[in-house]
Amino acid sequence: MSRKRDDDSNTNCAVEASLGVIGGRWKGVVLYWLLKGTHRFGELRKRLPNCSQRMLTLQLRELEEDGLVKRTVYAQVPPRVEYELTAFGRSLEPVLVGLRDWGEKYKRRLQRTG
Amino acid sequence: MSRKRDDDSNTNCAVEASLGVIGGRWKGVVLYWLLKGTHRFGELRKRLPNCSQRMLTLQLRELEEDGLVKRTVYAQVPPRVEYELTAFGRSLEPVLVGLRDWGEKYKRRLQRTG
DNA sequence: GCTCATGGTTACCTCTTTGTACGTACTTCC
DNA sequence: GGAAGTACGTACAAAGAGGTAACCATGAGC
Repeated sequence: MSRKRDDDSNTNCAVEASLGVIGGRWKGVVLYWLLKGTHRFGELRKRLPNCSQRMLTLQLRELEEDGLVKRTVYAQVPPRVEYELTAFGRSLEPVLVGLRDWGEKYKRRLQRTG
Repeated sequence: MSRKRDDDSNTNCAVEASLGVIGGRWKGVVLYWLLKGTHRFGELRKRLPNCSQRMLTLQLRELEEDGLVKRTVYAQVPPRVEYELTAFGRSLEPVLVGLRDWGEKYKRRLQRTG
């Protein structure tokens, strides 16, 4: 999605506003895993093998900016950084579940129709 | 969203699969209006003043390919083309409503926090 | 004093997406 | 005969997204 993140036109339509927040290339999956609990950076990397380190960092930063994710840095060496959903982030759960369920339907449909 | 439309990695995660379908720059809004009923091409253009004609065409074509939208051409001059949701497209309604409602929440939050 | 692990950052380059601008077909209206 | 209306298509350029690879800091263990 080439959707400039501070574009006014996003916020005109509430659907677009939501998609602007969760529509990033890897955000859906990240949120999906964070719904299941707190994860360290490295753990998320293992969950998203196709996502480069740079992209994961960027997506997490944006989610943090949007108030969906809380980032906690522990003063240790080697560093330890944990990511978890905020209350606001958890309010996305029904939406994500809806997206997941519909996605399953879509995938089944793809298989039928080739 | 730079999300290649026939990328396998989309279909691994059902959430990503959904976002791959509705995540296009204007698809959310288009679907939102089509939920309210059949629209001609020109009518949709008026609903999406920030979307160029070319983009609207492209987004509608992709939605058609994905089986969400039905395109009907009437053999008239000047041409008349109508777009409406398929049954499968209408099955997205609860998801879109969820996205819209969450989007409203997000927008209110933005106003509060500046 | 060298290496490893963790969670980054940065520069550079490529590919995709989107925008702008213009062309098209056909008919009706003036 | 020239403009307007409708729903496109196409070419070119700009912007944005994403990948790769290299670098950084630091303390523990050898």
